[in-house]
Amino acid sequence: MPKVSQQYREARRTQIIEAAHKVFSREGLARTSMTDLVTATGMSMGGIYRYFASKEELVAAVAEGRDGTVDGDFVAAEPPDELVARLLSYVTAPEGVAHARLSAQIWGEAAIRPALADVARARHTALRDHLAARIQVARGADDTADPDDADVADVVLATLVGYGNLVATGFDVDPARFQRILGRLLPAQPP
Amino acid sequence: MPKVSQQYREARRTQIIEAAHKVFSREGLARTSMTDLVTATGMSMGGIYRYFASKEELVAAVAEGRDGTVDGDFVAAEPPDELVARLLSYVTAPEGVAHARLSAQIWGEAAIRPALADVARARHTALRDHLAARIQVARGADDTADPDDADVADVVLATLVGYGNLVATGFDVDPARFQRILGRLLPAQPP
Amino acid sequence: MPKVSQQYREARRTQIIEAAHKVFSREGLARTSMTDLVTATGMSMGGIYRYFASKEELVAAVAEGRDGTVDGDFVAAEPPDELVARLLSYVTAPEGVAHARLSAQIWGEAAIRPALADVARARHTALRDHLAARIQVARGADDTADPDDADVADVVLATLVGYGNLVATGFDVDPARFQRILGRLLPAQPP
Amino acid sequence: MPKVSQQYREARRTQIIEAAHKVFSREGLARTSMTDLVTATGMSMGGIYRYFASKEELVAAVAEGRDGTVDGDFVAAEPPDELVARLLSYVTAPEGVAHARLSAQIWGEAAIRPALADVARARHTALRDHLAARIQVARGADDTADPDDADVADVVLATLVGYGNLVATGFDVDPARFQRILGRLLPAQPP
DNA sequence: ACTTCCGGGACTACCCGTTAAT
DNA sequence: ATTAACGGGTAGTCCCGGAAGT
Repeated sequence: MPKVSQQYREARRTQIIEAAHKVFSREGLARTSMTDLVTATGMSMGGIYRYFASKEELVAAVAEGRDGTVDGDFVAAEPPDELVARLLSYVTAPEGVAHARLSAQIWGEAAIRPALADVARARHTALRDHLAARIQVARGADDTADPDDADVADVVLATLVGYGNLVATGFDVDPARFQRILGRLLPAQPP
Repeated sequence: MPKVSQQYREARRTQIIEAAHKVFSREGLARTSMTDLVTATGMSMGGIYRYFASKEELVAAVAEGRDGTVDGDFVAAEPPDELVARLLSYVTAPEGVAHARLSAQIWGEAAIRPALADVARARHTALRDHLAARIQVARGADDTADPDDADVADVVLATLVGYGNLVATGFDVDPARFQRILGRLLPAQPP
Repeated sequence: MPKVSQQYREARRTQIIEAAHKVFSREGLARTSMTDLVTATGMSMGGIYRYFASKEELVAAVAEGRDGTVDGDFVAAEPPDELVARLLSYVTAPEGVAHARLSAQIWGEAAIRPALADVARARHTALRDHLAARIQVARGADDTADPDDADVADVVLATLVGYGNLVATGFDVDPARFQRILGRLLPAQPP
Repeated sequence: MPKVSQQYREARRTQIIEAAHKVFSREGLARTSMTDLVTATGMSMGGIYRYFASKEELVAAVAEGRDGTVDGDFVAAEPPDELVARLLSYVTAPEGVAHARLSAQIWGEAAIRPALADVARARHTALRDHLAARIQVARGADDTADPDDADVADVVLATLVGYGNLVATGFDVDPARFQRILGRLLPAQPP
C-alpha cells in the first residue's frame, strides 16, 4: 500500500500514539517494550518504525500530544479559574489517573533526557503564558502586563503537576479543595 | 561482636544508597544497571545483593531516604514559611538539580509501582501533617484544628513537587518568586 | 517498442550493478542493506527487485561483472606478462583498492554460498585457460599443449587473488616487485 | 563460580574460539548469529560476552588464532619448501576446506573492518619475515640479507592465500602441482 | 500497467537482573 | 564475598511481498 495519503499517515501516527499513550500510562515508559506496542497497535515492528525512528521519538510524540497534565487546546475567553478547574479535571481520579500516571512518567523521563526536557519546557511555557494572559484579563480593565501574573501562572501550573503526581500514586486528594485553595492565588471573579 | 557488625552494615547500606542516589539522578532509575552501581560503589555484585534483595528494593530505599523533594528532618519550631523556603532550596538549581531529577524519577516510578507509591504517599502524608501543624501554630493562639490547614499544606507540597520537576527539566525558575507567591497561601508572620 | 525497452532494462541493470559495486566495496556485502542500495541508485525498493529477485542474485550479478580481480576482456594477442601486469593493475592501490576490497568480499561469500562459488569458479577457469593459452604461445613455435601451462596459470592467478587481498587490507605491496617475481614463472619474452 | 583460575579462563576462551571457528567456517561470519554460537558452545549469551566484548572482537580472536591459511608455529630449521608444503596442506581438501573457507571469510571481512585488517597484516608480515629468513638460509652460506627474499616470500604467501580461496570455492586444485610450480621461486634444495 | 513504498515479522547483537558456585 | 554465568529481554534492522496510487 504505497503512496498513501497524508491523512492516512496522520491517522496511522495518531493511532500509534494513542495506543502508546494507553500502554505507557499502564506499564510505564521503560517497562513498555516495542513488542508491547506492536501488540497494542496491532501493527508490526517495521510498521511502527516507519512512523517513529526510535522509541525515544515516540515517547516525545506522546509527550507533545495532550498528556493530561496540561492541555494544548486554549479556549480563548476562558476565565483563569475555569481553566485551572479544567486542567485539574484532566488528571483527577478516576478517569484522569491514566493521564496522571503518564504525566508523572514523562516528567521523570524529561528529567533525564534533554530532548524530552525541551518538549516539557515548551509545553509548560506555552500554557504558562496562556494562563498568565487569562489572569491579566481577569484582573480588571487595565491591560498592563504584570510580571506577577506569570509568576502566579508558574506556581499554579507547578501545583497541577504536583497534584497529578499525587493522583498517580493513588493519594486520595479532593480536587474541589485543591481548586478552592488555588483560587486564592487567582483574581476574584467579578460577580 | 554483633554491635560493630550492625554499625558496619548500616554504614555499608548508607554508602550504597548514596552512591545509588548519585547515579540514579544522573542516569535515571531504569537506565542505571546494577553493574553501574557496582562501579559507583566499588563493591561487588553479590555485595550489593547482600543488602538489597533486588533493584526495586534499592530504589525504594533511596526513595525513603531524604531525596530532596521533601525532607525527613522536622525542625520542631520552624515557622511554615521557613519550612517551605528550606524545602524549596533542596531542589533549587544549581546544587539541587540532582535532587530534583531524582525526585522526578521517583514520582514517575511511583506512578507505576504500587510498592513505591506507598513510600511516596507515606512521605507526603507525614510532611503534609507536619506542615499543617506548623501552619496551625502560625495562624494564632487558638489550637483548634482546621481542615483548611491540611488542604493548604497539600497544595503547597504539591507545588514544591511541580517546582522540582521544572528545575529537573532545566526550566529557569526563580525560587524567590515562587516562594513569594506561595507565601500568599500561608498565614502572615507575626511582626 | 521492445527494442528500446530492452536497452532500457539493460541500462538500468548496469546502473544498479555499478552502484552496488561501489557500496559493496565500501561497506561489505553483508553490511550493505537493500535500503543502502536504494539510496545509492536513487531507485525505489520495488524498482530494484524488478531487476533482481533477491539480494543474493544481485551479489551474483556483481560478481559476474568485471570485479577487478580478473578481467572479462580477453585481449587476443596479449603476451602473458602484459596480461598479468594488466590484471595486477586492476587491484593496485590507490585506484584499485575498491576493486580489491570487493574481490575479497566476493571470495569470502563464495566460500559459503555455492551459487556464488559456481560463478567464481567459472570466472577463474575461463581466465586460467586464456592465460595458459597465452603462455603456450609465448613459449615458442611449437603449439603442443603442455599441462604445465595450466598449472602455471593457476598459480599466477591465485597469486593475483592473494595480492588483491593484501591490497584490500591496506598492506603496502609494490606491484612492480610482485610482477618481477611473478615473471620468473612465465616464459621469457623474445627479444 | 568465582575467582576462577587463569587457566580456566584461558580454556574457556579457547573453547569459545574453537566452537566459533567451526561455525564460522561452515556458515560464514555474517550469517553466524551469536545465538548460533551459544548453541555451538553450550554456553549462554552472557557467558560468551564475558569473554568477548563484541562479535567483532570474537572474530578478531578467531583470526588471530591459527586460521589455517598461515600458521603461527614457526618451526625453526624448516627449509622453505617444506614450510610452503606445510602451509599448503593446512588449506588443502578435504580436511583443510574448513580452514580455507574461514580464511576466505576473514580476508573478506578484513577488507572492510580496519581492526581485522590490522590482525591480518600482522599475521602476514610475521609469516613473510619468517619465510624470507628461511629462504635466505636455504640460498647458501652467505648470510647477506637480500630484499628479493622478502619479495619472493610475499608472492609465495599471496599465492597460498589465493590457493585457499580456490579450495574454499570447491575448485579442484592439485596441491602437488601448486607446490611444484611454487618451488621454482624458491632456492634449490641442496642434494 | 507499472512503479512506489508501506508494512510484516523474524532476526540481530547486545544487555540486564539475578543466582549459584567457589 | 566474589564473580562467572544464566537466559530471557531490548531496541532496532533486514529482506521482501503485495497493496495502492499514477
